[in-house]
Amino acid sequence: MTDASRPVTLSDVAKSAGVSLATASKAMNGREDVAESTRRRVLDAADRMDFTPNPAAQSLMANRSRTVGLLTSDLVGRFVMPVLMGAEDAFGAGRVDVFLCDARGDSVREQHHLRALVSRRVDGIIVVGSQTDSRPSLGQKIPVPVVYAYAPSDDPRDVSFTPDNRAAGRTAVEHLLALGKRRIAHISGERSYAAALDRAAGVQAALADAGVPLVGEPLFSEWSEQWGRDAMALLLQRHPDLDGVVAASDQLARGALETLRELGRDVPTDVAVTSFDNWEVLATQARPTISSIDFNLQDLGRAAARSIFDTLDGDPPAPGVRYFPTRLVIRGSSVARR
Amino acid sequence: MTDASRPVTLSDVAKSAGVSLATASKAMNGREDVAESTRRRVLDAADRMDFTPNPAAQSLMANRSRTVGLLTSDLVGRFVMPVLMGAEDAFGAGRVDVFLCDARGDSVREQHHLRALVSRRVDGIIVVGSQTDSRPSLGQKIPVPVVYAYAPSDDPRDVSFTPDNRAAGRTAVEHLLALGKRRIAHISGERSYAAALDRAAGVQAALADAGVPLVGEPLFSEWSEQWGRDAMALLLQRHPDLDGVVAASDQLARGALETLRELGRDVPTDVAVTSFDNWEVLATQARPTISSIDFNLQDLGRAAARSIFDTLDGDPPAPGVRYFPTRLVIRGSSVARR
DNA sequence: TATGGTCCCGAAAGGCCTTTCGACAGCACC
DNA sequence: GGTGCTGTCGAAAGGCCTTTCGGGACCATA
Repeated sequence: MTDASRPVTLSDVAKSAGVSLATASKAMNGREDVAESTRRRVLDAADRMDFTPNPAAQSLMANRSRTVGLLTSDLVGRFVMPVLMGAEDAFGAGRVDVFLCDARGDSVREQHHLRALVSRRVDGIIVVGSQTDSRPSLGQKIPVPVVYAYAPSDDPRDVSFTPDNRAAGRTAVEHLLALGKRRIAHISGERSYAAALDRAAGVQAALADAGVPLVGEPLFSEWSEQWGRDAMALLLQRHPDLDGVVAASDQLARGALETLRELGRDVPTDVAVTSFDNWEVLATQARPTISSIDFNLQDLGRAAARSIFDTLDGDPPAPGVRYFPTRLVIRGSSVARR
Repeated sequence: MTDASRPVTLSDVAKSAGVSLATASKAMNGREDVAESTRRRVLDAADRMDFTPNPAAQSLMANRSRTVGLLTSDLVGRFVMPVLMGAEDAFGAGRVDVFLCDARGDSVREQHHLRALVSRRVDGIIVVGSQTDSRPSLGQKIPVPVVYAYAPSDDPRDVSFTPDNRAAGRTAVEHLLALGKRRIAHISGERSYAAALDRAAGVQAALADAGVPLVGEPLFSEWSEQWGRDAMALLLQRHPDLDGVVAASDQLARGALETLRELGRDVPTDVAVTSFDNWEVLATQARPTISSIDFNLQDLGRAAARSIFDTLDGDPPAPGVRYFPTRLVIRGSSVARR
């Protein structure tokens, strides 16, 4: 780490190694026409002096900033952090750095950040929504590749990565069926959310395939624990014989579990429960712990980042929405604790 | 927004406005010696062509990148997101952008990111820990200002901002006392955490000041809902007459509330509860909702960012740990619901 | 008309790196 | 000893912006 002095420049290194600026550059960048002994001398000098090339100068040359913008409206970081980690992985930490901008759900602020990122000459932009509903496209006139993660763009010309909520719904049901449950109900959140509808569709499709009817109708209302509690109470009253519940979020599941507990139903023996999100602070602290479907957001972030790279390398992915596989994490609510 | 063509350079603008490169630059930057009519012409042209200066070239000149690094180990984003927002506010969104790097609790990765940020020539670095324990300093040899947020540095020569856990503990108790509670107990997490000790110290100090004894000893164990449940059960068994509980985190409070409910104690009438973190997904979904102490992390982030600016402007803050005021958010657990 | 002063403008340098291209040394071969 | 090749190196330009500084136009004054 350099101490507070002037930052070391390549010409300092060259001088110290007794070669010309050009040779030093070639030595540093592994170009061919430099003798091995010379290269060693230069690299040693660079190392000794803690030289790192000034990225501003490099950008100026290469017309690439090795920088990516992450534009989000996810205030709590629930979705954006895993995506960020995936992106870091894809780029190889340190080779590309990520500007994180939080639009706070305000489209004016979003435009503002967008302009700033473009001015910055980022090499690409990943837009991370806070729900899986499709969101307005940023348009086609942005001079760098843009990819949408979690919330897909509403313009089919854009590239989007989003969790496969339908398949996730199937998975949840199939898991319950495999446990021998046949009286399965579905508690969901706001009907206006794509996530709610897609998960419900997956649930119903899987049940239909198995020839097992859904118990009652899917119950939509809001994404809260309170609704989870109330919905569960309602279900038990109408269908005392149910033995499985798919809750559309961990919050709903927590509420449902509370009601089940209060009404004396054992989970998972009497009623098994699965849900979505795998939000650890909720799923692993409940009684029992909650089986939940994880959206592999880190993988999703990695894929999004990679697609930006591919586009830059002239190999753009086909436009459209890519539905990303999910993964069931089994916990106490759907398997007997030992 | 420029379409995919070559990015517009200042000389393009100058040509279009019929002035020299230098004049265009001066017009853009509000320098004095350019006629008002000329300036207007240049600005119009720049606007029309969607010109934004290439930051690489600017950095090269100014030796400032208008870029800050946020180095964190907070995987879930619970703390880093508010700090990021505060920093964006302090810098004025768009004028300075933030590189977010996640070290994932790995000190090797942290060093790696640190080197990358320094190579990037960021103007400053904000280090965000995931707990309020002091953390190893990054050292004094970093060529840009460094400030520690949430987790203070263990080196008193560094500048740190951390929540005032002690004062927060006092606040929690004083609130309960103001409600008329006199039999107050304290449930905490891992004793090895500074947050646990500081909050407990504040709790005890406030009680001592009021001449009210703490009920039992503070109960330390782990930061989980399960411990919250167990600790509450233990307390009620030993001290059936208690009427107030300070839980050291929202997770603990949730557990405590569950036990209280199961044992038929009304909250807040029989027993009032307060806690720390104000993690909305926990605090606002519990039965009843939880009064909790918010750490004003956004303000804290703003202060941290500003201190970097001040340092750059030659006005560095005094080194040491700054304890940041907190704020009680009152909810159902400590006030009768209407 | 010459002189001095004001305004504005533009040529050029500087910041740091990469790349091209030409130069030069050394060697082998005829 | 000349010719041509290979292998190594360095001068210089280019990328984009800002700043310095000198010069030109214009006006007013003597």
